[in-house]
Amino acid sequence: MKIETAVEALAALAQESRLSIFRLLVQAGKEGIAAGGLGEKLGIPPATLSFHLKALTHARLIKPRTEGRFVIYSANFAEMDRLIAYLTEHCCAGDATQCAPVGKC
Amino acid sequence: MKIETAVEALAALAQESRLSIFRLLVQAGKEGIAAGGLGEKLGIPPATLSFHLKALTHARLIKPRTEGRFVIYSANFAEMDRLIAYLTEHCCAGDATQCAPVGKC
DNA sequence: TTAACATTTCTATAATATTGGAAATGTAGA
DNA sequence: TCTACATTTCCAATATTATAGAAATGTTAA
Repeated sequence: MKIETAVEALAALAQESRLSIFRLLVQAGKEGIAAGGLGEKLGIPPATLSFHLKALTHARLIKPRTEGRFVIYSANFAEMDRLIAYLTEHCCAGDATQCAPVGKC
Repeated sequence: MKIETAVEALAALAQESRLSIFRLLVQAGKEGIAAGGLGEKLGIPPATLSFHLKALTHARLIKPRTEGRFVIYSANFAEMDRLIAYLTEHCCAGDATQCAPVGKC
């Protein structure tokens, strides 16, 4: 993963509404949650929600699929894996033992 | 770790200069690097560097110590550990097997 | 004490992000 | 087709963040 990619993913998660969205989607698993469901759970108005979903989608941390007139979002676990791998590799290296979880996990 | 803390740490790392600073400090280990050394390596002017160091320090990801007229910064591995633990716990849960490194690592 | 140096604070400016109402777009069912 | 509904786009207002020169602060060594 390039540093630019890592920065974008970190920025996507570095906002409370978006981190909450992502956490809900992680809990929901691959079935995901429709945009409206997220908005209702979190009390975020449609336009604002759409703005945040766009940021997370652009960072590849979530992915949308269309089902009828619903847009259902789900977490992209693979990309989150890559981010965590980047952090453990580049931000715990040198004296890796100090920073767990670490290693080949 | 509270979500606010996680957001602050993520925000601190979600900027290329700051992520680069942090990576250098991780490489440097506990000896750390003086502010001036970081500025020189990264080509960041003093005032800008100080601004970023402040953000990282406030997020507890780095810590300064004074040595003569130098301020030497080093990575706070324990806090980075906590952040990674938060991410693996809250952002890989539910279907944990999809997101490695995961589990008790 | 004075000069040199490291770093931070002050300050202003520019750039980017966040918010949400209103309108537009697209889909489903009557 | 018409209406209802889900979501996104458009837009403007507001807030936050990033940048860096210049001045201030603090430290060392002569």
